[in-house]
Amino acid sequence: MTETPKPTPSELKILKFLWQNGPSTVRDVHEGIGVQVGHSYTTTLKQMQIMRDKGLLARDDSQRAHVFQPTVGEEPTQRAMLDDFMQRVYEGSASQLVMQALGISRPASAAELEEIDRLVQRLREESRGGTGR
Amino acid sequence: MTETPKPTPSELKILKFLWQNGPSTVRDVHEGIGVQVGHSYTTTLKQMQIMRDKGLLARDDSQRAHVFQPTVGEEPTQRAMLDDFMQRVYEGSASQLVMQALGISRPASAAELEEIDRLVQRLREESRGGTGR
DNA sequence: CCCCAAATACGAAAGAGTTCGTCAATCGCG
DNA sequence: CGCGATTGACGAACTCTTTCGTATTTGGGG
Repeated sequence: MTETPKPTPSELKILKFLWQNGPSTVRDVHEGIGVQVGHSYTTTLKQMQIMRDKGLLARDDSQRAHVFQPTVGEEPTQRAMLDDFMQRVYEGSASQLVMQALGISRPASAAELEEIDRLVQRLREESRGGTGR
Repeated sequence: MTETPKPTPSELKILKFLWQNGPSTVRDVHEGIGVQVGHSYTTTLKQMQIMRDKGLLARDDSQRAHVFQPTVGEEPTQRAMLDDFMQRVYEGSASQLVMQALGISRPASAAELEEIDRLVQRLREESRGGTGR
């Protein structure tokens, strides 16, 4: 009964839009992300119908233009995808993934590094004394 | 001209075997990873032929049983996959990915956390003074 | 030398994901 | 009321991935 949705790349784009903009019509989503990549309206529509079939989206059809929203939260979805990715690529080793992620590009600002630092310190505290949950 | 191979899941399994075991025959790979998932020999063979067509593997056919090896290193491949994943799921934010990875499961041992800590400290030093490479 | 087992080549089929065209329903404006 | 534009339903085509069956080649033991 594990609810672990693993959206495809284009499904993820739509989910991201809905997470950010709240319940939206197909038109909204299409204008938001479909137009600039040159998709036709029906492409976006079909995609969202499929996602509804899969249970990724819920639909309110009380209006002529149906309103869609995700049935899954952003964070659980990211976690599930990350978990799968970590398993496939890093044999499940979070630390190896983290090390490589921190070496990549230059996105981590001072504030972000500080935040990461706090988290690491907290985890080290826990690992020192605690049972590890 | 960016060489960024993005292997599929089953391609990655084969690459992992070859990275770990060095140049191998189809038989080797099949015994190593194909058998226990119930694949037939030709499945492994075909997969490796395709990977060679894609340029992921090189082949030495001086022996009757051809010997394959990866044309790509493990780390660059992981980096490329991680970069893509980070882009798709976290809008390119390494710190967000790291935060979530550290929150996942309980894989980070004290030693690993310490190693991460050292890296974070080093990055903070650099970010304090440097241009960020 | 001949045959069998091992190996490779090749085509095909099934499944998933993505994109689009056509058709039907419906709402609102003139 | 009727027509045009908007919307939704649906099927189909195309690509990519994965899996396998069959055919062909080849090397070594009897």
